[in-house]
Amino acid sequence: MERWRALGLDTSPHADLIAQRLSHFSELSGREIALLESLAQRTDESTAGSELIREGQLLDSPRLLMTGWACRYRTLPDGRRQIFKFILPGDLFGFCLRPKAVALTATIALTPVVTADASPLATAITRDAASHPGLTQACYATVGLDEAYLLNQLVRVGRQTAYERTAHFILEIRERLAMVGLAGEASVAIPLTQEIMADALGLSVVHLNRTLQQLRRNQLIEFKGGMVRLLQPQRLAEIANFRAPHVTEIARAAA
Amino acid sequence: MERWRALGLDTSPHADLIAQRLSHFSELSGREIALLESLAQRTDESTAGSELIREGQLLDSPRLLMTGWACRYRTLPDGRRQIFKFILPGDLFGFCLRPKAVALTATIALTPVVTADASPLATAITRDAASHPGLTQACYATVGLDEAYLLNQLVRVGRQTAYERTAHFILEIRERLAMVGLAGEASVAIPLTQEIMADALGLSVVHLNRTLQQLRRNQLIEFKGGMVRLLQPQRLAEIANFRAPHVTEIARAAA
DNA sequence: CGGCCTTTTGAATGTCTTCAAAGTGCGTGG
DNA sequence: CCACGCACTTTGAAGACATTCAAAAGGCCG
Repeated sequence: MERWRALGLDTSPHADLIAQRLSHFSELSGREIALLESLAQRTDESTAGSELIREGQLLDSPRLLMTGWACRYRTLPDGRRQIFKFILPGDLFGFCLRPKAVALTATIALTPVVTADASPLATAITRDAASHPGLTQACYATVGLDEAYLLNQLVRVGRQTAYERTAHFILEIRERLAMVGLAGEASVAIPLTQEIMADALGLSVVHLNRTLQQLRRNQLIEFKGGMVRLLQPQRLAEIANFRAPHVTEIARAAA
Repeated sequence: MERWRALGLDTSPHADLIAQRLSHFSELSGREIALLESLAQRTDESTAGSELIREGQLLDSPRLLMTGWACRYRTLPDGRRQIFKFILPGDLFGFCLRPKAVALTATIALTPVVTADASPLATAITRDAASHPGLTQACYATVGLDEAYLLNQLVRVGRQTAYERTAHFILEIRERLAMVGLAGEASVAIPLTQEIMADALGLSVVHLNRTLQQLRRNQLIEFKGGMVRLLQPQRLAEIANFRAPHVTEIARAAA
């Protein structure tokens, strides 16, 4: 299982990922940042494949993913699987603004993960929003952005070709990881098997494999051992009709 | 444009649709029901095709659809369109629990529609939730259910065949309309062109047409002039892997 | 070295799309 | 009242796209 380290995954927890991410949405006070960093004190480790949230479970213990990747998915009785969303380091999950909500999907770890209890954050913004204006705003923005990514996913799967989909997916992951400093302008580490990616993109493994090869042949990406290098990010974005979700707009509107 | 009446659409606004719908999620007091019914006093009419919400617009005026159908969608630069969600009579739209949220998609009327201002409802549950416990709970449940439908949509489009998708779609619409008394056990009025349905299901019009014919040939549905009759609902549900979203579970958990 | 998981390849098949055109139903204008 | 126009549905045929099955190749660990 040492695969994961080789894939460019830094397995040491960084307490500041979420602060870094939320800072994109709103100005955070020192006390707010301290609160976020204090979450790192109560962490848990889970192995790859372990179930983090069961479908139907009461969402009463929000968590923060510190390290590794997880996903939300559903399977059909015959085994076909659709992955809805990848959960990346610095992401909240099982985090719902509505009280007493129920998990609509299962969540599993795709790599070994370290998660932290995020209830202090949830408490801060639900019980005492007034004294945590930045956190409150940023959490709202995060939830909105999650929705936006889900809609992107639907457009990809519903209306784009395998070639476009794959390009779009890579760009989106790069963008999301870049927000927490885990991806550069033109490279990302994606620690997923092609089977998992295929389940997210609504493709068969074989076809995804051929699509990736096509992207390589066309000098758009390099893909070796989980590291993706974007050779022509601009061109890739055109092919995929990739438009960065208007984070700034969301943030500005919330301001 | 008299198409719409012929399609089984009752164009007379029913003030009680939303009360009927929300009652499925939570017990509503007389005062709460009165509030819902009072929304019908401030209505607007829009023609088919008119834009109800612009993408990027600030979501500061939630509305209730009283009559007709609308949808949320996005188009790619080359014209391909993905419909995310159909908005049915008794549905809220532009309704977001987060303050100062921005519309992530456009919303247009697919038929002539009558909409009502739902801000009194929004105000009631945000400013004075304590004295409207039933409404508050029911609105939360509604938002959760919307999420569930979006996930269903993703599974359909990502992992089901055209045949399964179409069956699943019909069942879901029937179920949703049945909640407001606009569909029977085995029949629904669906006032959509095949092009619109195709855009929701991620199919070409031609293929959707053939898929519908296949469902007819197999004695699963009748489909004439917008009226769908389910000849073997049980069989259809098996084919589609249709499972009613656990509304009761959501409601019970929220209780 | 051997086993297991993942990636890659080939070939056949099936699903779905595209293009083009014909058919149908309905409202409008002659 | 009929004819026409328009939007929607249906049909056919060809081809592109994607899946399936089977097997080989590669990489990593024990």
